[in-house]
Amino acid sequence: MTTPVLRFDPIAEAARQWRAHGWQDAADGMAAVTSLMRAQAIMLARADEVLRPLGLSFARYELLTLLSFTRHGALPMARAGALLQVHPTSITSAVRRLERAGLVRREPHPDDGRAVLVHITGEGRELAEAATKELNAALFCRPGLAPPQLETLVSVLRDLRRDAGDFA
Amino acid sequence: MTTPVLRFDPIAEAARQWRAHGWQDAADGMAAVTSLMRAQAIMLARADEVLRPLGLSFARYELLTLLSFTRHGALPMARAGALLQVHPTSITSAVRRLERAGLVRREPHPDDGRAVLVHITGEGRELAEAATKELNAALFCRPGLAPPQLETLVSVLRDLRRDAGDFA
DNA sequence: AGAGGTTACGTGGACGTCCAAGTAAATCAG
DNA sequence: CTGATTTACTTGGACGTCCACGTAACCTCT
Repeated sequence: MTTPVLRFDPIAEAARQWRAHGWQDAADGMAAVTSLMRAQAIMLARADEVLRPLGLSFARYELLTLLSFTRHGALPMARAGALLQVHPTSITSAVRRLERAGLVRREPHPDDGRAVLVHITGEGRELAEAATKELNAALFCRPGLAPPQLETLVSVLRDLRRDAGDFA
Repeated sequence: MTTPVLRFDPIAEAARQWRAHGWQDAADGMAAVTSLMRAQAIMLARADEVLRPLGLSFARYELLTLLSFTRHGALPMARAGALLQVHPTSITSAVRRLERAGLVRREPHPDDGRAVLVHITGEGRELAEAATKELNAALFCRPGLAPPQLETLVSVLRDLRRDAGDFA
């Protein structure tokens, strides 16, 4: 099941093909986009591997942790979607699973009949804390890059996200 | 449907929370992993937007283009999975949809009764070429980063992929 | 106060990804 | 040569993501 190790960088090979076809001005962009896809898959797999024994996925972990950081441990679903930058239906899906596991509760919004407040439970708080501890130790403290490269990566991706309109 | 623009960087805010909780040594790694997730989502959405009118997704585009670069326009499914660094069942899924669209054909491997050769059709070649032209113009030639930053990104992610064991 | 537009959610569906399990063919060991 | 192991693929299922559509509540403007 595990993909065997290649003897060459497949993305560098793709960039070579791009240049050989006369697409020099697109080769670096193609390599950047493809590299982002693969790097994300690597990190997501590592995070999910850490979280699986806890019964969490990275997506649900993010939502749970976001809730734990709020003043009252609750957010309207639309607000959670905006902060996590995902489609509202992804929040619906995550909340349904978190609720089934007893980690969050849905409550009507006191001031807005349309909105639903997602409220983290005590059990949810405990699990979020444990999950963060494990993720910090296994992934975030050793992401496979030296500190200067790490800062460069975060900085470049911040520019990219800003340019894409994620934030002002 | 479109997520509203935030007035602040949600990932920088998350990093601030990390530091406030005493997880300084994990804050940058958290920011890097989360940034990768979001940057990939941005690029995937852009690519899929370009490809949707052509009836393709980025995953199927990648497979189709890979086939078009091979000597005989064909690859065993396992080889395609190794080169694209995805699970074999993802290839099965992509091939099924590409085959239904008449863009590839399955053929028995002449030397190995277990293997299936995926062969790109003439129609598949034409669509791959058209799709590359559009992706180059709309995305790969203007990925939203200046050239030096682009090269830096590709370089850092190459280190990350190598460290993760993607290639020797 | 009422009509029209906007916002917040839910449902159903498509897609890509992975895992688990099963089948068939190739390869290896004795 | 035979049995065990490995490899290649398929199927079924879970999950996260998005889109299209529908419903209900809020808001604005007249």
